[in-house]
Amino acid sequence: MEFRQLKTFRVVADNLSFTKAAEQIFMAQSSVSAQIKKLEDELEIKLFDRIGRRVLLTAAGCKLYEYARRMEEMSLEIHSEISDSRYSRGNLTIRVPETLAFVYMPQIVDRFHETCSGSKPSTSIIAM
Amino acid sequence: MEFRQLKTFRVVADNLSFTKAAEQIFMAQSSVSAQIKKLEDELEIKLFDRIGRRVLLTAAGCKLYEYARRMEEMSLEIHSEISDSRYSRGNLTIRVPETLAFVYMPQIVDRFHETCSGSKPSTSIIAM
DNA sequence: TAAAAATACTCCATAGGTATTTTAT
DNA sequence: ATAAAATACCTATGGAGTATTTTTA
Repeated sequence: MEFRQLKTFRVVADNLSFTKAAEQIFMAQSSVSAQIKKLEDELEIKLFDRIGRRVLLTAAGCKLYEYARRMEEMSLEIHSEISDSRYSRGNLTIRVPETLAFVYMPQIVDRFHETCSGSKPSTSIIAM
Repeated sequence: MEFRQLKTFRVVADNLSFTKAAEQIFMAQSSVSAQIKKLEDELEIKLFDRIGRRVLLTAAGCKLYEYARRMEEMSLEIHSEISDSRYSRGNLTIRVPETLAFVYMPQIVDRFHETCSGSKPSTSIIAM
């Protein structure tokens, strides 16, 4: 199961149409069919009922739809959070006497990194 | 960004080692490097500091780690929820006089499907 | 007969592997 | 000298497209 497939699935579900979904995400209709098929094969359950030319979500499909939405949201969240300026790199210049640096810097770097779970490293204050 | 990459990332983060991660998930070390590189390229930010032969999470990496965990959990949840017996298909046999079926069945099927947002379709009661 | 999904097939992008190089201990 | 990550290069899988068939409304 990959993001790509979940997105395709979500679009098909929104349109209740493989063809329209294909147009929206600029793919061939057959490729959309293939992706949905792969998902269904992996989850071992039908996601859509193809009744004649009508497409309807199955119960499993409905459930998956909720997850697909949440996943997409998280994906966006990641992209915006991560590229947030807080995490965008800058430069940190440290000047220390060479002998001290040799002995203490490795530990200092370690401590600095340890702080990274839960707080902004760029504002951490480290005391030895 | 794909699930596969996030998982690889998570394992590297858990081990703070590309080599160990590669062993754990049965991949070549170079492939692990490549996946991480792709992630870093896409997010346009370094996820690990490679200081000598030490690997440490950057601030961005720490943030992503949380998301990666949640994503994996959701992925598992999907697999178990979806393959849950409630959604596993069974057989439903309906016998109706042919004339009635022709006229009403399509609508009945529609109503049945409409119920799928929020409740168990298999226990829905549909009255016309 | 028209419109939509499935299928058969082809092709190419890329994920992953092997081998090697680089780098730091 | 060793251990780990990066890099170069190659191969093969599978994802996406085109064309066609099937189906039903």
